Amino acid sequence: MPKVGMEPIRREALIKATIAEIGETGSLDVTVSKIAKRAGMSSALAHHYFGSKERIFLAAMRHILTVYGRWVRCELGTAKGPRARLDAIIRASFEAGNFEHEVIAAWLNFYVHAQSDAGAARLLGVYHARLRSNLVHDLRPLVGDRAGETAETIAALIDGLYIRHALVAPPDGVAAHARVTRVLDKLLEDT
Amino acid sequence: MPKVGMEPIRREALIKATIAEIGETGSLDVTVSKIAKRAGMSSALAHHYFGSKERIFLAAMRHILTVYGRWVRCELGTAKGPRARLDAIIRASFEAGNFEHEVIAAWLNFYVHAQSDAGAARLLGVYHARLRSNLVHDLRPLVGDRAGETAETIAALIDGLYIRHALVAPPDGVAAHARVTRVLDKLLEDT
Amino acid sequence: MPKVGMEPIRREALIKATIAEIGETGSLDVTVSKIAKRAGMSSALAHHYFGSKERIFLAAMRHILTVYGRWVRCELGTAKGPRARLDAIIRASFEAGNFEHEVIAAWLNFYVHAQSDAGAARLLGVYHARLRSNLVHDLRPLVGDRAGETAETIAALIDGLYIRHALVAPPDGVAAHARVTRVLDKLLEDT
Amino acid sequence: MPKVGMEPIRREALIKATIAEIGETGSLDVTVSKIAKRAGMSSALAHHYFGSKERIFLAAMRHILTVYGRWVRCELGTAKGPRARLDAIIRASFEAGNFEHEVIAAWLNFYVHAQSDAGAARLLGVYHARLRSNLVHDLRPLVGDRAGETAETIAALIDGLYIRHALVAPPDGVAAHARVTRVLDKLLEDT
DNA sequence: AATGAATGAGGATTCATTCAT
DNA sequence: GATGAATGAATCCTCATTCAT
Repeated sequence: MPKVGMEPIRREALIKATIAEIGETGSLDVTVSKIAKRAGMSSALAHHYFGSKERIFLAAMRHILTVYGRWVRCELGTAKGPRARLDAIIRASFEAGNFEHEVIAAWLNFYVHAQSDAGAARLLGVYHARLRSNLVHDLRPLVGDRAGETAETIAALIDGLYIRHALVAPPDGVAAHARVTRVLDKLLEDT
Repeated sequence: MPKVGMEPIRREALIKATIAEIGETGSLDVTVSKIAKRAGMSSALAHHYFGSKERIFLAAMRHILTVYGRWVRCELGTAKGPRARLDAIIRASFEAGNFEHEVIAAWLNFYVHAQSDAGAARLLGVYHARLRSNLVHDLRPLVGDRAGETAETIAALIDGLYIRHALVAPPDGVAAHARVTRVLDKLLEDT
Repeated sequence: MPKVGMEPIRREALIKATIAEIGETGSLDVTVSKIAKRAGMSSALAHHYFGSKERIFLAAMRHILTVYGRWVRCELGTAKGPRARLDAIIRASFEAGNFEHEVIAAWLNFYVHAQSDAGAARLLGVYHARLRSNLVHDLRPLVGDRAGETAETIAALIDGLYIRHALVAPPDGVAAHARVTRVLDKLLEDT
Repeated sequence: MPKVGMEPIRREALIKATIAEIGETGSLDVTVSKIAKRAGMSSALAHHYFGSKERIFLAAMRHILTVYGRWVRCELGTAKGPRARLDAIIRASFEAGNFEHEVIAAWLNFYVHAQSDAGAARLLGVYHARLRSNLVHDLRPLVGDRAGETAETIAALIDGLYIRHALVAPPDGVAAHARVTRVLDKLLEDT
């Protein structure tokens, strides 16, 4: 029973299914058929809406970034003052949802994809730039000129801890957050 | 004219070809045929020596870790005292060879692979444990009990910087090294 | 707002779009969707009007024959006497419109189609019979009993020249016409 | 039981199967799978040897031209003098094998293919040029300067009659040959 | 009248893997 | 030791066609 206005519903279902499927297999070796089946439709329809497997992946990545961005804004909403805001940004990065198996898988594959796919590379660049600019914005009042440099250090530390917790250590957002905070405090001391 | 004692030569050629091929395509979507052709032999022979594609990949990863380990030992060889040794470990991580396109690709794909392949996961665990234990060994004399905690921070920072330099920022081993050193110095101050 | 009396308009649009599309791709590998899009409607509507892809093709071929027939009648309209009428028939075959890229493509595909599609075969038979009977009608007064035989020769020459000019030589209706005329004159000499 | 030196055998089998398959369906809508099955192998092997469907088709066309060329040379072998040689060339064009259903189908599809495929167009050009040059060679002694023009007429007549006999009239190589001869004689009379 | 939604049935192509030689 | 031969099982993608609205 075909309905009207299905497009957004189908697209969303496909994006969710893509992330779930990547999470389950742990790789990008995911077939459009499986994604479509999980989303409750034929693979032909998936192609109809997205045009290609590539585009389905890109949409899924964009979705993950959107969710992440939403979390950052959410955490920032209640934070008062630069130090609290920095804390909020860090907290958003280690929010429990980020350690869902499927989200981890999507991020890692995102990294790999960025090597060969221009669209993915661009998206990843957007994420990096955004994190950096968020950090710089609140570091400036605290460390002045050293804001850029400090932001890069913190950003790298966040990424590194994320990967370690995601892949090897047990995921522990609180511990990760504490560790970044500690370094941040040290770096702020100087001034 | 089949030769005797070709096995190690063939295996090495295949491993090198695998890494080169992964580097070129930027993903694990690499065919055994292409690897074999690059290594100057038939794909059947590649299977003969390694048994399966999985195993070829694993061997390639092991090779990368071996090379990395060799570098660490090399840098450590001339270092005197804990602080100098820590420096050596850090320097080894950002050694120019690690930023070769193909090595980056291999590492990232290594991460992805670790999610679904037990062998790869184990190998990655070995790398992490070794880096940690190396760091701890030389941090203990400097920070005592806080050695473990500090090692994890430094290790994460190394990984995070590596990924950022590998993927987004221009690869700059010297800058990365300086950044880690700076944080390390801060963390050592306390004592 | 669906309109009434759209049927003939839609059908004509589809037929024109079909010919254009065949001309553009140079083959019968033309999708109903593309045809429909070119004709400004959905593929579902195309099916509604024609029932199947086959039938759309047949209609397009019929259209081409109709146009050709119209040209023949048009040229014949002003011709006086058998010799002039023969000339008119020949001229109609090499009329510029016949060398439009899309018409050439349609004709050739028509030939191919006739091998496997009964409807197309019948249509092609009609064309051949009509051309022959037109020629015979005006040859009879000139060559009597040899009219049939002569007609076949002229008809074949027309087809052969058409294909050659359409495919390999540059399309040159005037030259083709002259060549046929020349042969015709020779064949008429005898009497 | 795989053997060595299968390549030429497989290629030939595939070419024959392609022609047969085109003949059976009467169109180029022939699947590689069907061709391969008819040739007694998997479709994967067909791709292994030819690389693509396109290339299989081209090889089949080339084969048809080769066979045709062989016939021409064969007929020319016993012909003495220009007139007899012209006769031989004409006879080769209407040789019974050319009216095999599958050969007809291949030729017609060849024509269609030439519109969109550069390789096919080139091959067709070769055929046309060869026929023309063969004719010119033997017409020169008979009609001098008019050799080119006469050759084109005869060539077109051959093609036209071939198509008509192949598609509509019953295939009758003898009648076709007689008809061309007749026109040829007429055209030679002048001199 | 008109269409977006939906799909089943392929179709070309790729590839890891096996096997006889 | 080494390889060409061979394939089954996918995989992405396309398309004619149907249907509810």
